Amino acid sequence: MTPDVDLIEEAKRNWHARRWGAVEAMAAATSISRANQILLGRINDELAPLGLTFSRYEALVLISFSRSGELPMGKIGERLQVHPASVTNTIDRLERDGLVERRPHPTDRRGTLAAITDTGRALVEEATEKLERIRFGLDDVDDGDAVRVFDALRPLRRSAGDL
Amino acid sequence: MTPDVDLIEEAKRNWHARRWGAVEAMAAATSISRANQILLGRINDELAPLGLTFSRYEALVLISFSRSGELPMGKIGERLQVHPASVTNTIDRLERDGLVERRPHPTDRRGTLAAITDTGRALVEEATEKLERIRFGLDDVDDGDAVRVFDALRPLRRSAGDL
DNA sequence: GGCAATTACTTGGATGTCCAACTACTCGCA
DNA sequence: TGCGAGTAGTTGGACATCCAAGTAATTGCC
Repeated sequence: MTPDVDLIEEAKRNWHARRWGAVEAMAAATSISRANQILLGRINDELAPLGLTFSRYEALVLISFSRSGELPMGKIGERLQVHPASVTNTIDRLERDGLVERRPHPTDRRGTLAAITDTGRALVEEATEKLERIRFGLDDVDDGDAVRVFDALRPLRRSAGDL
Repeated sequence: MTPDVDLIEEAKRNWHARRWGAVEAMAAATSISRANQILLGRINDELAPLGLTFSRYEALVLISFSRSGELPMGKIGERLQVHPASVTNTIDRLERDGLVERRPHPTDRRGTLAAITDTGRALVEEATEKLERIRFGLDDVDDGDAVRVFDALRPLRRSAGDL
């Protein structure tokens, strides 16, 4: 199951052999992609018994953070940095499972609010406890290393205008 | 377009307000997810004009690295660390575009080889040049920072058995 | 030698993401 | 005041990923 060698180190070797450039960037990008894959897998495995996925969990948390427990669809997409169509999809599923409810926007008839239900609130709490227990997939990574990851990724996020 | 505040810093504040735990892990995980989103977006934008996606590019590169220019489907999934069904899907599309060709495995009649075509080889070269130019999405990130990212993610990859 | 267990790949279904196009509604300005 | 531009969401299509189940062929072990 676990490969004998580090696949990224191997990729670097092949890269050099071809005399291709930007090796460090390639390795970092591959590393990020792999890290994401690892975390997403662990998180979704943890949430699956609750009938949740990470995307849906994120949306639910976001809505639960709002004062009134409801947010316009557009705001959700903005904060989660996903396409409006993805928000529609996510809210569809949350609504199907009774975790949120669509309501007409009180002043803008184009708008729609997604409001978290009591079931939704309870589930967010439960899901959050589970994710805290596995440290969001960083089980075996201590806080020091987590902070190093966060800091190391700052330049990239800055280049994308995130800060 | 660009948010006024760092969304992850904001998430940390909300997290604290709720007295939820594993904040550093949450921030690191969110950071990785966002980094992946940024890179994937940039890379796919760059590859789109060539009719390629990053997944397909990765598969194509992998096959091009092999001695004979062909690899069993299973090996591809193993190296790219994706599900066999994903390999079938990826190779389907590469084959549709004439970049690879399926061939029966010479000794194992269950097996299938994906062989890169001349068109495929030419396209890999072109795609690689484009990705080198944008440093795999790490345009504004220098090699030092790239190495820091790579190193910072090592503990996580190690915990997943990658090294 | 032959049957059970395993392996290789494909297929169908569920999720998630994006883009492009469409509907409905709001806004701004002549 | 009324039309054109811009905004909010949804829908349909393309991709990618996984799981579960099914087919076919190989292996292992009695």
